[in-house]
Amino acid sequence: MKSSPDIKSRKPFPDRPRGRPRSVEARRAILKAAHELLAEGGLSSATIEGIAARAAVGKPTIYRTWPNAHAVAMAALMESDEAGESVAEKQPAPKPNERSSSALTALRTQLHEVARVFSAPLGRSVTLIIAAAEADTELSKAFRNHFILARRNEGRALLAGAMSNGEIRRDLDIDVALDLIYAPVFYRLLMGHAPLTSRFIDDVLNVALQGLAR
Amino acid sequence: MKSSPDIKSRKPFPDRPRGRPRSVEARRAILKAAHELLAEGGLSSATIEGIAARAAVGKPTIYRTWPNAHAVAMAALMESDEAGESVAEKQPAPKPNERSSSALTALRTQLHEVARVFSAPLGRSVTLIIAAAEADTELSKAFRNHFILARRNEGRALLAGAMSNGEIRRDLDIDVALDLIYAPVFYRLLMGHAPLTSRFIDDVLNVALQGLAR
Amino acid sequence: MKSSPDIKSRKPFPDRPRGRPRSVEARRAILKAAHELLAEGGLSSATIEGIAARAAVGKPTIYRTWPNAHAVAMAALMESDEAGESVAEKQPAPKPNERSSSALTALRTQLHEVARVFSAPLGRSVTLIIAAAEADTELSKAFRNHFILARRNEGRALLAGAMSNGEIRRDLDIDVALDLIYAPVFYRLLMGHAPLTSRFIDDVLNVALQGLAR
Amino acid sequence: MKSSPDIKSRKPFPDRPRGRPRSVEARRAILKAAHELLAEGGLSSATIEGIAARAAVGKPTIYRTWPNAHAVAMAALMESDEAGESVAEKQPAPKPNERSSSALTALRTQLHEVARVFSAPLGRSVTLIIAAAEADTELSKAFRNHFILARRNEGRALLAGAMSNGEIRRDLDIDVALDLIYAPVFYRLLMGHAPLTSRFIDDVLNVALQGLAR
DNA sequence: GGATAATCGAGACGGTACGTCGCGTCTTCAT
DNA sequence: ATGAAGACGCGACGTACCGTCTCGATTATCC
Repeated sequence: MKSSPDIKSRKPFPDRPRGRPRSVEARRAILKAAHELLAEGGLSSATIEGIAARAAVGKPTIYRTWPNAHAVAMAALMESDEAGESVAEKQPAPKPNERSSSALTALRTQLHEVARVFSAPLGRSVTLIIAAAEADTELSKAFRNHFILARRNEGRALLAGAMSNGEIRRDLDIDVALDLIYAPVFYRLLMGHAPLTSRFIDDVLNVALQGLAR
Repeated sequence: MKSSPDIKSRKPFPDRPRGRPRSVEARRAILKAAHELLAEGGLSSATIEGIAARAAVGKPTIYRTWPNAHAVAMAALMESDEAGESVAEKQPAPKPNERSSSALTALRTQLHEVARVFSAPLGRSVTLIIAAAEADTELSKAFRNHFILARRNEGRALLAGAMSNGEIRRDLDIDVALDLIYAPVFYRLLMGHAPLTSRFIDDVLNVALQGLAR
Repeated sequence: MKSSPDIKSRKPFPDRPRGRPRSVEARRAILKAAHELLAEGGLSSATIEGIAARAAVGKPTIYRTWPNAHAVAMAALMESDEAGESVAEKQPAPKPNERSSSALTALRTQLHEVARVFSAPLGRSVTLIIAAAEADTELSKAFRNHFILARRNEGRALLAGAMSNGEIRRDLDIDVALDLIYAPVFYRLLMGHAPLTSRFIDDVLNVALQGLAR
Repeated sequence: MKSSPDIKSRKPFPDRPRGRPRSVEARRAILKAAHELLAEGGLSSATIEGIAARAAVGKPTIYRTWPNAHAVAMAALMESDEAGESVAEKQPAPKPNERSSSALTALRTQLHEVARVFSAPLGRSVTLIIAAAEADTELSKAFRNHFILARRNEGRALLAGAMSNGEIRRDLDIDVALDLIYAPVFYRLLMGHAPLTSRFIDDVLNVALQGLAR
């Protein structure tokens, strides 16, 4: 009921903003447009002007929420990822604790999956955005967390499982181990000095597991 | 026939370019200006307009040689690297075959050096350019060769030395091993999910040598 | 001296392209190219660059003879006019002294002819060049003489004839009379406020004559 | 009330342009700058780049309103003419119907004025622009109307007055008569074959009148 | 219910940089 | 020593986006 203003005005946090609320439709249209442009023409096609035009939205509506086109692209990629039609959709569940040696198998599967996803056009955009993002913005960190750390954490769990069932050494620094495993994929992706084949991924894992020394 | 064509056809440079040759001074000024701008403001400061202004050169003179600002930046970085005031200057010679265990030591030294160089502002520009370079242009390949493969080849020699003196296994695929070692450096540099410390580099090498498994 | 110029200069026909008498050919090619470009795209298409390309001639070769594209255009129009395929080709001879009243008839005929010629694309270029020519260059004057004064002189002769046979007043200032007659044609051509019809020319002459006649 | 759409649909300007209206200040600054440049260096000095710089305005702001520098020059000359500091400022009112013979006197005065105005630098720019204007653009026509037809219409009124008070013949085609009178001024201005003196104008009128008068 | 306020779309604003064209001058090679 | 070829510094062109700023209109909450 409207007639009890004292209660409403005294409410501690909800603090509804005055004025007209931002349009969810507009937001959705913007992110959809950005996602499409990223998919069609890559990072450089996702301009504010182009997004606004395709979303039938004013430019200030975009700037009200995001500081620049980069940020919109990040938001679009993260949102679409959550929505399911994904850059890096969840694989059918790793199940690390099935039986002996299954942790490493799962890790191998996940690594192939990561390579597949980030080789795709949208995946390339993701890595480029992360690489080019200079400042340690909140959004930058969130974006990195979403696409890089999330997979690292899956890997971390798998490695922990592999530790506990004796598949790998117990004295490992897991962060170092994770970088050792994931880095070659992105290295080849970004530097492009050699193709990122399925065979290469297997080889990397094998060599990493056995070690170079003898 | 106006003259004896056999003589003409025997000239050593059959299609020497006609007309006024391109000015070496202009080229030098352009690359110098580009290099300075890269060092001062990073990749985004190296615009054609800015380079032309600083080099006291017309824009068409730049476009006559390079197709875009990216290419000029590549040329500038490569040229300056050769000139000595380098993004990645040669270390005082590795000498891999001195004595036992020295190959791996040299590799470790080189890896630290690579990390140092590519952490610097100009080094970051180099990796960003490589990552963002879309097509497999000739210039792109040359640039990658210059900055990535050159160091890989040094590493390749060191690894071969380590193989021959028994420091590492002889059944290794050296390309895989090289990626395993160099990738984590660039991975941290480009993804920025964790700092690229000296300690980390040592750890990576150690773990890689020993292997994850036990 | 490498050769005996007296021999070369004494040869009757300049046929052989042995030495270097290319200059005449080049000149012809330049003027031809300029004329074609003028005819195809008007004054603004006749650029030095375009002329040089079409004539397969170096730009300095053009600048050696003419100071700018305007001058080349003038030369091309004058030359072609002399050559016969003319902007303002000679009509089959006026013959002002045939019989009584024929002087004015001839004047009328010539005026129609002038209007026809200067209405054509190349004629428009001629008037535009004259109008836009700022300085009183020698070439400018020559050009004006060729295209404007030549016709004025024809008209002057006709008017003098008309004077002597009593068709017009004897106390006229012929220069004023000539301007009175020719001006309306160019006025309509250049200002374009009304069409330049055959009827209009007759009307102008009639009205003008009402005062000139006696 | 805002919510009654019938009232809204009855609004007098149904398709008022949306978005931010164009800045009148910017427009004024642009036209002022163009006018100054025209006065200082003639037609060729009025470049888009120069105008934008002097007006402290972005180039796209100019292109949003005018298609090229020519059009800006036209607008500037017309606007300034209306503003008073004029290329062809209004003389103190002709008053054609005062007394006998005054219509022709007024015409003579106006013709001198026209010659004076179009001999001045800005006046030359005006005629050059009209002569060079290729297409029958709306702006071209408006420009011609403003500078040529306006004066013709003054002259038309004067001639009509001269007709009605018997100074000139009543069976004249006024348009032909007007061209006969104004054309010599512009003819000499544009062709430059002879100087445009005050004496010449009087002579032209006298000779022309010998026929017009009755 | 009326005022207030933040939103919406649209699009113009001052700018920066783009990549191109033509200018008039120069430099080099082959005749 | 001339001629073609073409690079040079320069200046202007017209376009694409940037991020900001009005506009009128819309949609909420608050008084």
